Amino acid sequence: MKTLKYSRQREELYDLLSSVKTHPTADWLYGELRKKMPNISLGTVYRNLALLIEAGKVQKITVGTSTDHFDANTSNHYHFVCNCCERVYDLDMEVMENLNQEAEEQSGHKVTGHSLLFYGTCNACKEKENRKDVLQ
Amino acid sequence: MKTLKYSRQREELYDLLSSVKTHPTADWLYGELRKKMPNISLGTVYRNLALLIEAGKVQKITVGTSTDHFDANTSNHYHFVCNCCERVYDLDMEVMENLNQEAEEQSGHKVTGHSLLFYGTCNACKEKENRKDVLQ
DNA sequence: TTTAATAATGATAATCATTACTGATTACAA
DNA sequence: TTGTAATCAGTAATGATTATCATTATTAAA
Repeated sequence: MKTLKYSRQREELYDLLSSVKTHPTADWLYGELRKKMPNISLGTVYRNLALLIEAGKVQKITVGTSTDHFDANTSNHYHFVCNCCERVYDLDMEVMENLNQEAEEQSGHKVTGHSLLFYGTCNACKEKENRKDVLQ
Repeated sequence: MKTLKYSRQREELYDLLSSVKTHPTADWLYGELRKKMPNISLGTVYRNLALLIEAGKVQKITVGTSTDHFDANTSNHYHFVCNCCERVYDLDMEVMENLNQEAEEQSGHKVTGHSLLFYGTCNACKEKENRKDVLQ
């Protein structure tokens, strides 16, 4: 059984991820952390994200793009991903717990959870589009 | 405007993907196609999958594992992925079209669709577990 | 305090899925 | 036929993530 030791890098990483409302990629976190700790390496970011996920303090969000996103909010909630800028947003919709049971009854598989992801164009990108139209 | 020309490789790929109930990876499709066409290359599989997706005849399914899965059933439906073997199954549940509007009203973003993915342990893996217990 | 055990680090190499490139081949409209 | 553009196989490149390794830092016990 491996016990965690304190590390400044992990603490700063978790503080940063907890402080943002967005759902950053490992690379974005790396860039931010380097401002305070110029020697931190990308491997350390990935390694500590994995440890925090294992500890149940962080969740990984996969949205179909090439890079994963991370979230310090581990409570079950739904996301929206913008097809245009690939940013991930939280949605304030109630979680449908009953769906798991419904899926289990229908399929016979043991269902432990679900993830619901909406996609489309975010407000920021919609406005950018409108500005482009005007300039046309 | 680029027009598609006939290709045996693309036809066989689509026939194969249409014929299976599973949701194979590019590499699995490659392995199967090589039985008939030993010289086909993995790049050709990926290139034609992309063309078929663009043509709306195939959809890509991302389930949080390292590799993408593909599905010739492009109608909107939900999936189950096994945490154990990573296989992807179709679910026969009715699609909740109303969710898009609900998410749009709540967030203000333009919502064009959603994907709902259940996870847990599939029947095949549950049985394998049971067999292990017996042998213990 | 020292010390000993071991977790964590930065740097870098390796991996793995996917994409891009290239020169040869093929489909197909004129 | 023939011109041309799509497609191919083979291979190199890419990009995200993971593994390795020698060194450093944390922690609990002496």
